[in-house]
Amino acid sequence: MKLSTRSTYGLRAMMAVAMDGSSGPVMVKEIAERHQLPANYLEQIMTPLRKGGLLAATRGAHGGYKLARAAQEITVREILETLEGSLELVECNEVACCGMQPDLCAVKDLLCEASRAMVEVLAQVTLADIVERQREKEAVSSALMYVI
Amino acid sequence: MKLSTRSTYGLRAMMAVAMDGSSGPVMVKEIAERHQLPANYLEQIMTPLRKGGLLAATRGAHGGYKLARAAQEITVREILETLEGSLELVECNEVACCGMQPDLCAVKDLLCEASRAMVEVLAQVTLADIVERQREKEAVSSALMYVI
DNA sequence: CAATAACATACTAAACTGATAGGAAAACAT
DNA sequence: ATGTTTTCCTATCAGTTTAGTATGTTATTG
Repeated sequence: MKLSTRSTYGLRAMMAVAMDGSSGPVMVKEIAERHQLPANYLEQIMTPLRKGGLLAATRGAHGGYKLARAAQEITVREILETLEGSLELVECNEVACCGMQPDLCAVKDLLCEASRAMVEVLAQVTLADIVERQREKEAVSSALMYVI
Repeated sequence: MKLSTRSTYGLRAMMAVAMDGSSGPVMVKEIAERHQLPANYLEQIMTPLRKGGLLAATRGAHGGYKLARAAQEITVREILETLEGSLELVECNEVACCGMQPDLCAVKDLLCEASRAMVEVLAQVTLADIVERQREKEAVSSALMYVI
């Protein structure tokens, strides 16, 4: 059930674009270097994010990626679903289940309920929220460093 | 993020043992036939359930599986974690994260929160609950069949 | 026109998934 | 005792996914 590196790298990349994007587009190379990720692989991950309408790219010299929408308008759920597909444990929308007789459906209902609880948490947090939380963490961390 | 067939088969098997186990141990062959599952494959799935302390087996003629504990004492969480490993999206217990600097940790915290919301739902439902819900569903279903 | 950076595609090793197959060991019946 | 039954154990396999490398193409800037 662990999230793939694809998803975690993609999430990191979205955060990086959101945090560093104020001074023009952010290059894949930058993100890769700063976060110690394989640049070519990261490029492949950017593609679905772009095609999914989360990132906008400009090519050529001084090009790079920026957010396609405001960070407040992008939820973590959206990012993960773009990279991972549905986050649900079973096909919750399917009417039929286990052929004709609804054998497993009590289980299926539960699994749907469980995954929806998870998705709900992810849907309520935007990229802007995450960036803010991260900045707070970093502020606290460097304050502690100073004390020590 | 879909659950593997391994887990759903295993869950079905646990339900089958719980429902049919009153009249002695339940054979893999029975479960496989009734639920249209590959018997050999299902056998492999029984092993971790037995070793995980959820099922008890008796070999030989008229052997089979029974629950190692009362159905009220077995949660769906336990069953799934036995089959699937941890259900969390990331290693929530790890202190370190992304090397020295806590880069992704705001994200990690969120992912932990989300997976815990899911696990919490699964932890609050026992095999006995599922069996009861299933019986209700089947009762309603056959009542409807009768009307039609 | 040259440099730059996204874009696209092909390839690969390793792991995982969902099985199938066959035999060994234990319990039971005759 | 012997044969049947059923769990138990191991090997094998085809297909898919994951994570990554490598390389070349296209668009933009200077």
